Amino acid sequence: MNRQSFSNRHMEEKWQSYWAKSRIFEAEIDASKKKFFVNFPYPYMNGYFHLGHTFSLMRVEVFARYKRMQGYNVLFPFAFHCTGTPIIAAAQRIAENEKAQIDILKQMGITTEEVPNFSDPIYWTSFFPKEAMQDLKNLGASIDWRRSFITTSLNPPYDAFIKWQFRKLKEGGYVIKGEHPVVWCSKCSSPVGDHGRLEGEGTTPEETYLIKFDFNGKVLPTATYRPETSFGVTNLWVNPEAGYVEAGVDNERWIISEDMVEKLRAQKHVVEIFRHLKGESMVGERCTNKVTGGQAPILPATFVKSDTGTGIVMSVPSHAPYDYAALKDAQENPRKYGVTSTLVEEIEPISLIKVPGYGAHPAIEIVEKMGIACQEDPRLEGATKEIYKKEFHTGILNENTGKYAGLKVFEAKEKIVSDFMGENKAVLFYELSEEVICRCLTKCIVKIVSDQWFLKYSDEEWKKRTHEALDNMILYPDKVRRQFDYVIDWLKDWACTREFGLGTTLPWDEKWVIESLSDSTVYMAYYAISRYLEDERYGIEATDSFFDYVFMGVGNDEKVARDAHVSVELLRKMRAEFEYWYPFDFRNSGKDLVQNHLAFCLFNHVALFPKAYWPLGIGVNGFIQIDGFKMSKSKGNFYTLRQIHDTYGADVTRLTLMYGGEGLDDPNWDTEFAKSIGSKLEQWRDFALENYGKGRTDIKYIDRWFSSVTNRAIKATLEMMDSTEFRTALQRGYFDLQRYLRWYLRRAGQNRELMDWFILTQTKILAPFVPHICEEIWEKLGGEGFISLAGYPTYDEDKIDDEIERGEEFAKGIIDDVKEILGIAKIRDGSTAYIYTAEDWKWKVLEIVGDKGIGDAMKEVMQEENLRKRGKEVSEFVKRMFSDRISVQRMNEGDVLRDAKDFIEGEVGLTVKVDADYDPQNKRRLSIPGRPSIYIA
RNA sequence: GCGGGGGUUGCCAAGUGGUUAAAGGCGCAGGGCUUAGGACCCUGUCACGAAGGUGUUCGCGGGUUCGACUCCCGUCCUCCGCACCA
Repeated sequence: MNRQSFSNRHMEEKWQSYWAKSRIFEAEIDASKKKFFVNFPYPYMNGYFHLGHTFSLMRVEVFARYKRMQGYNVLFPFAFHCTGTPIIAAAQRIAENEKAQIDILKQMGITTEEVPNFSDPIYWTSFFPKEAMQDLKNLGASIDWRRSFITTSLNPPYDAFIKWQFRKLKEGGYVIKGEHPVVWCSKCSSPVGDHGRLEGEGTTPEETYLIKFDFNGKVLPTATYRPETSFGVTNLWVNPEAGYVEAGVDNERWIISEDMVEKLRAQKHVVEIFRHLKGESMVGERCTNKVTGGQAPILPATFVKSDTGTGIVMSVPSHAPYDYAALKDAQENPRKYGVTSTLVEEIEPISLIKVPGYGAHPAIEIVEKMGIACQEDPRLEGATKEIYKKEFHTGILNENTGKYAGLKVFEAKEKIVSDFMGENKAVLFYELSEEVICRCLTKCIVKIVSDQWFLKYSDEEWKKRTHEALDNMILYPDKVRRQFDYVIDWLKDWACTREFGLGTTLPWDEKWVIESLSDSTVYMAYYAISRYLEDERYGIEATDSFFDYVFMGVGNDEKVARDAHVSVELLRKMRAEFEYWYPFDFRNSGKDLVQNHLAFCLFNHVALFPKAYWPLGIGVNGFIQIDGFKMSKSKGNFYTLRQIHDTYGADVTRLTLMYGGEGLDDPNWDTEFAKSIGSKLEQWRDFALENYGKGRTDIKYIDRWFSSVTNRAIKATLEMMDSTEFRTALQRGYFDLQRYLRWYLRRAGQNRELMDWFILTQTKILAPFVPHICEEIWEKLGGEGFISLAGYPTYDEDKIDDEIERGEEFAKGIIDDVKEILGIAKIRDGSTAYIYTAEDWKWKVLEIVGDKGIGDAMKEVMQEENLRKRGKEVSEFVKRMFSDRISVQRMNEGDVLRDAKDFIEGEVGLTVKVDADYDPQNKRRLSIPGRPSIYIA
């Protein structure tokens, strides 16, 4: 039922094909016009274009159409992102016949027969771009499709461009080599981000320390987040059931859990296994705490997990609830835990941190207080967190910590760590605080990726210049500026290469693939020339010197042209195109991209281009909601552009989105609005066609009013369009205008010239939002060419007339008042409304009072001879002025009412008499400026 | 926890010291037009009402002010981000 009618669809397709045929969105250099270059972050091609994309895109689209109508030469290109792992991983899952992945495709409308095609990642990169392009064409987007492309090595010219970009970055010192810890799946041999996880979202590698205990010349390493507590170790824990190994680690001999071997190797340790042993074989032995020199027995504990840390845990019962609970278990029931009672009896908790609100042994206190009975109690987790937090933030180290005594824990930690590491008592080790499971079901570990390449976003000088770029930009809305500034400061080095995935290989180290957020930072420049590079007929060989010439203006054009197999003319033309279009004027995305893509975009422009080519404007918006709820696949309210378009058609989809919201708030797709707005547009079309060229020629009062409010609305609309506040623009330029029109018609206004102007104005204002139906109107009205290229409305300040608008408001208020009186007083048989406007002297008082205080005002008023005569009446009026805060601008109320008399009479169904002498209830007395008194009889 | 947005009358939302019971849209109700209407037009939509009035509202609690949705303090809730990922 809500499905758009066939004729509408037909109409929209008609205009889309006219636009395509006339190539009006294919932007070419035109020196006579100012350019305006808008763009949109290319979407990732693992699915259809969805409604969230569409909202962000529509902001670009509406802005593009608006600027085009204002006479700018607008470039709006579009491309498709294929870099990274999701496509390749999904294709692999299809190849493996994974049901979940097949279902995802089927839900998108892919048929069973087509599914096998998707086992090839390359198929994705041709299928989805094609689909997205069609969807956007169906939406009526004013895109120059000649410039489209896909990313990755599948597209050699783009591949060459990215290689060029990275060589430039390297030359500039922006790419550095280093290492860093990542969450790693050894089966996939790749880092596993949140998207690729079944479990453990948000978990990142955390720094822990392996504290080394001496065990007869061998090392027993224990992992801890709290190296400072090694001063309070009473014993070690091992899991008697677990498997351990004795192994050569770097140049020492360690005993560690079997699981630890792989983890150590992943963190750049050399590990050679000598023998395997059970945990129980160590139980009862003693080792030496290298920090304190004290002895620590090795005790068994079931809470020790062999796949966490080293499988050996140092016990600090005074400050670690787990340790105390386990110690208590062992002491109370030594046989059960396989230890001799003499071994455990002698163990005394050692306090080393003073914490406000606790005694010497916080862990003991909390365990007892919570009534935790044994080491298997799940509440130990919470108790541990609580104690850790308290001790870290408020704890002070005891005298038994030697030179660290008296320091706060958080102050001492760094010192302790560096001292211990320097004295070979501890080693840094990354661990995951929670289990992370890769989508392939493998448990992830931390790997230190070495040989890794980074974009050096930590560079202070680079940050400074990026701030400078930001300072010179227009942000839509400006509110995001703080967030941008924050992000620029916060960004650290970004690992810009991957071992796996689609993309461009790092030119000087081909085993690496450039990571997907790093190959998408300055490609907007590539749009300037993509149509030549992407077209094989030109046969251009995209060398570095070619890009240097086009983007940097360096090199000898004849030599460059020869090397690139291109004519000098075309080469110069490409350079000219870049110089003409760049920098871009507006790029828009969702607010989630501020902290990565958009910030990277700024950084990289700053690194590669002179100031003149730094971005001019960036827009950011919230996330689409569907009838007030977040759009998500799991909620079942996830919509692709295609689904929405099929239901509502292009114009309704566009208008509903743009009326859904603006600024940083989440815009809302209002289904009820979408259902109702189509017929309103058709109504406008019918009205326009029916009324254009009709009407009287004389100018009446109400015509001047109509002209005034319309000009005022145009002015407001222009401001809103300029700041991309499209929702408010529609409010002013469409809904307000329609209200004015209704009132005008009700007031029997129908001046031909004015009405024609209004019809064109309204249609043009709507055109960026609903271009199809506006083209239709434009054509039928005999407009020249396309409305898409027609001039945007302008306003005439001289036509804006405050007084006339106030007068109309005044008259309208009178109608409302009369109606209200009729209703409340239940007057059925009234025939005449007597309206008494305020007498002159009241206006005079108003004038004299101005903005004076009540005392001065009274004094001054009474100095007037005429007023003093009225004494009491005047003083009462003055008092009332203050109590009711009366302030009205002068207006000839009588004239206004007399002019609108017929209308008012029609509206209220009474004869109207203005300022008649007849005043049986002495109502005139009550009139005040702006508020005539009324008597109905 | 840190940084940044928000919390307004059924819903979406405008409003940053007084002309605000608070724009507009949607929804809802009544009336008109009409064979009919989910199309269109008008009216109403916090409560009450005695001639155009009065009362109570803008997450919650305080404060400043003649006066606060609007300024200050506190508090609760919510959205986005906190990375190696699109």
